[in-house]
Parts: sequence; structure tokens; C-alpha cells
Amino acid sequence: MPNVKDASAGKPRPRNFIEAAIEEDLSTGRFDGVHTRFPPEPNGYLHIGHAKAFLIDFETAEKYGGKYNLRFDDTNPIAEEEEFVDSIQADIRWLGYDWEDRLFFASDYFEQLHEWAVKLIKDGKAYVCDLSADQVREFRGTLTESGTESPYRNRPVEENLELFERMRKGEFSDGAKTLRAKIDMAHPNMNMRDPVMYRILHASHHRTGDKWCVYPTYDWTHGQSDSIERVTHSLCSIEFEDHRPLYEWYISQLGIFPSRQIEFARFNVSYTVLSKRRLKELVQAGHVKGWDDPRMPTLSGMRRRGYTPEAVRDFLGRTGVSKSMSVADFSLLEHCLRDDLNRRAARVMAVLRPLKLVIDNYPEDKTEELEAVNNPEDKSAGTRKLPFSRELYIEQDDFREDPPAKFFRLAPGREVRLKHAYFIRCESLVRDEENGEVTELHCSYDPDTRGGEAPDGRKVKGTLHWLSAPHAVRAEVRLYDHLFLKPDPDDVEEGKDWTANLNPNSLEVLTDCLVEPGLAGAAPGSRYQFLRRGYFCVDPDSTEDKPVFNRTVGLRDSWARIQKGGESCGQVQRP
RNA sequence: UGGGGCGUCGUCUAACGGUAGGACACAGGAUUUUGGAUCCUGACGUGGAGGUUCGAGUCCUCCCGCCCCAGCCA
Repeated sequence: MPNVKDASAGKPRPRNFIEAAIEEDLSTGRFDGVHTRFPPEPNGYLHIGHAKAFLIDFETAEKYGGKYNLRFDDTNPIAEEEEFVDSIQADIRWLGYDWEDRLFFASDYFEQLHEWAVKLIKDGKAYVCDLSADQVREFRGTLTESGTESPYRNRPVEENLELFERMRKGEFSDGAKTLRAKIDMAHPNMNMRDPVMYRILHASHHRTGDKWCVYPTYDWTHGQSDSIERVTHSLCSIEFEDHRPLYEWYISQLGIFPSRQIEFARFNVSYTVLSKRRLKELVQAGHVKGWDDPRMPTLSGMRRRGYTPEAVRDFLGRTGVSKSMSVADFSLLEHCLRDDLNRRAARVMAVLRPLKLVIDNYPEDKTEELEAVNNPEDKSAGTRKLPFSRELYIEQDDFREDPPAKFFRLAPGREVRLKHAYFIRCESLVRDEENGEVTELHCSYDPDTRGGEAPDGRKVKGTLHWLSAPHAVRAEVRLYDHLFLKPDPDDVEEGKDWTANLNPNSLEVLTDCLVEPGLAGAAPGSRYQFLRRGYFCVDPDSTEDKPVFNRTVGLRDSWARIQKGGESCGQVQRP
């Protein structure tokens, strides 16, 4: 299994409340092993919140030497599609997990579930109800008032059996009847007020086709599926806590393997939203380009953005497992990303907003090759040759005609180092006659500083990245920032909704960037560190002659912080 | 004003009834051929009030606050 481990791997992880419960079960003999499951509904793409959930399911099983299943909870044919069955598996595999031969579908248990429903009917524990959806709601009562029993509640067993059979055959229209468990309409827990077990749905299911006209509800399916698979600990999110009595009721009425449901808090991340409904809205309203838009918290979006499975797992592992409301800091994710990428990403140079620079005392027709290390954190990554010539490009913001305090970069009369190359001094500049903007810098270089070191021992405060004009390759770079302006997207003024917090600048596309010649034709998914800028990943939109890069995460930028003054930051990334 | 759950630095989390610790974030410094990385330092917390105890984040009582539930969604 995924043994790659994060920095925190060595330290003994304290036991969380789930592990404490499991150890209790093991010591009392309630269970003699641990078997878990991840039960996604194939109705959308997985996001980081789902990842947190299956990480808990899978790693908990592994910790106790047990197995885990992947089971699709496909009980609602109207919402579910084969496409998601595939994407969900791909996303889980991407994070490094393998359920081996334990891939299941709740729909595999439809026949068994039906038999059990018949048993409950025969036991007088379930009945066919003719109330409409609206009536069922009215009869259910409210949070503070108990409900009213359905007039169909005491139908004879034989009649229930016959009606249920006819429901199955499709003799009734959608919604005309339901099969309900007979529990207690006055129960303080709404879930126990005669919950619906089956609804009539003349819909085609992605796996069972048109075989069924009745489909089981979540409550009637989940616990029994766990039981069939002999899942010991059915870990789920906290909103199912008040479903537990029902989960246990069904299992005990049936007298089958008693899986235990344990709930944990849902996972949230600052500056984003994690509900399928909202994610869908972002896609449909065109706020993002699709489910795999690199700004999306979906696993497919994060993958495209260049996030590594190791960093994502590290992030998820560093955040807690508890029952209290939790919002993980996006900055922790960024930290995990930088930590991982710093060790493995090859360094290259890329100029995002080019400013031409001519070295007047460098021979016009000369080109030389300079050696550059690929990764100072990993000597085994080796070195590469970089072409250097008289005409170069540097970053626009690496030059200031009138440098502010603490600005260490290039300015008139100043000397800086070109990374891996030479010391250069700015001698003069050329302006655009119309608007007065600086369009070109003229510099001199010191041939004795080849490689970046001065024999006389003099120092420079700044080191810039650069590209040889005739050798550079054109590229498109997409810069991403938080999707929302506030840590909590719901933090809006009266009358406005979460979309008011959408960050209008979450994507900035730069089309005239330049990168090292070695990056032409880089394979989609390849990751690099653009020196002094951040970590970037090749996007699938890349073409033979024009690579496209996504900024995964910027480098920590203490200069940006100085410029911003005391104002706290972390959210604003500018190259 | 029904039921269920949850409250420890800004965030996520530790702490047999015995010095409230760590990580991220933040602030300062050292170092540096990336204003990166690395290293050092600092500031910041037990929702509140009582009670038990030599001693309470931990035990008891009351209060306050937040989240979930009235789908034939999951």
C-alpha cells in the first residue's frame, strides 16, 4: 500500500477517537478484525473532502491489518452514471489506493434486499403506503410535534405482499406507493418515523437496466450492504449520526452481521467550497471551465493543477480526525505541496513578462553554453546546458528605474547576477517614444564572473533568472489564485450569497511567456520549478509548438511581503 | 421551546487529575548563486460561572455558542 510517507510518518500518530473505538471493539471481542469500505455515489466527481473520507476508511483498515472495499452506492438511477464509476476509481487510484478484488455495487444486492423487505413485511414490520410524497411529509410531523400514522399502516400482510409484488412489476406509476418500515411515528428522531424503504421509479439503472421498477433508499441499503460485505466499522460523516438508530434497527430486525457505524466530522478547506451542488453550479454557471479546472477542489482539478498524490495525502494526514467542525487551512496544503515539490521538481528558468536586455560588450554572434544544476536539493538530478548570448530577456519586475528601499534587483547603475551566468551592470535604457515605458535595457557584463562568482570576491545582492532571446521557447502560463476572496465563502453581507465572494482574478493567463528550449514538447503532467516563481505543471492543452503551464503553487515570496507592508497575507500570489 | 452532535493558540491538533506541547500561519534574525530551501528565536489558546480537589483542559452542576435532522437524495 501507499507507503510513501510524509515527514510526519516517523512520529507516532496519536490515536483518534475512531481508533480508540476500534481498539475497544477488538479487546472486548465485538469484532475480531477490521474491515472498512468507501461508499461513493456515482453521481459526480470526487473532491478533496471525499479523499479525506476514503483516506480515513482505508488507512484505518490498514493500520489494523484489515481490508477495505470500494462500494458504489448506486441506489438512485436518476442521478447516477457509468462515467462517474470510472472517474471515481481513477481518482482513488491516483492517490495510491488499491481495493484489489473488492469492488462492489449496492445494486448487486438488490435481489437480497428485496428478499429481506419481503421478510419484514411478513414479520409485520413493513407496509405498502399509498400516501403521496406531500402527504408523507405532512404525516411525518415536525421537529417538535410527533407525526400521524398512515391510514395504510395496518394493511394485512397478504395485501402488503401482493401490493409490493405489483410495485416491483411496475404496475403503479412513479410515486404512487412506497414501502415503509413500521417503526414509530412519534419518535423524536425523524428518521424513525416509518422511513421509506422503496420508492417506485420507472428508470433505467446503469447496471441493472430496466430490471427494477422499485429502488431501495439509502437507509434501507447501506447497513445491509455493510453487513453483507462483513464490514466491521462503517465510517461515515457526521450528518448520518441520527441515522444510526435506523441503521441498527434494520440490522437487528434482520438478525444479520452487525456492522458498526461510526461518524466523523466533514472536512472543509478554506477559500473553497466542497459541496457537490456548489461545485456543479460553478461548472454550469461558467465560473470555472469544467470539473477538472485547476481551480476546482476536485481530485481531477488538483491533478491537472499539478498537485502530487504524496502532497495531498500528507495534507490529509496532517489534518485531524474528529467530530468537531473543521476547516483546514489552504496554506497547509500549499506547505505540503512546496515541501514535496521542492525535493523533486527540476529547476528551470521561465520569463513570464519579458523585458529585453542587451549586453553591449558581449560579442554579437557568440553563443556559449553554461552549466546549470537541475535541483540543488537533489544532486542526482544532474546538470544541463543553457545557451547564453548577447540578447536576453529578464522579468519586467526584476528591473526598477527608481528602486524602492530593500529592492535588490536591477536598476540603473546596479550590478546583479544572472543565475548560472555572469554579473551584469545596467548602463542605460531605451524607452518607448509614445508612452515613455522602458522597453529595453543595455548592460555590460564581467567576463571574469562566468558561472556567477567574482574572482575579486565582490558580492551582489540580487540574482535574476533570464533566457537567451534567440533560444527561448514561447509558452502560455496560467496563474491561479484562490477561487474565493474570503477563507469562508459564506461570509457575505445580507442579501448576497457565496458566489459574491468568487475571486474575479482566480485565473490570469499569460500568453507571451518564454521558457528554456529544453521545455519544448514537455509531456503533460510534467512538473518543474520555475526559478524564483513557483511550481508549474504542463497542461494537456499544450501543443507541439506551444507548451502550456499551470502554476501549481507559488514560491514563498518574502519580497512580496515586504512590499505589502505589515498587512498579513498568504492569499495573494503574484509572479 | 423535539432529537442528535461539537466547543484547547488565527487554523488543525496533543496533554495517567500534576510545567497547556506540536504543525501550519504570523513576526524577527542567521545563512544563501532562487528574496526559494535550511537553521534559530518570538508572540498567540483551554467558551462562561460555580463546585469537588493540595492541584481541573480533564470530574460534577448550570449557562452560552456553533453544527445536523421535517427527500420517495446520499
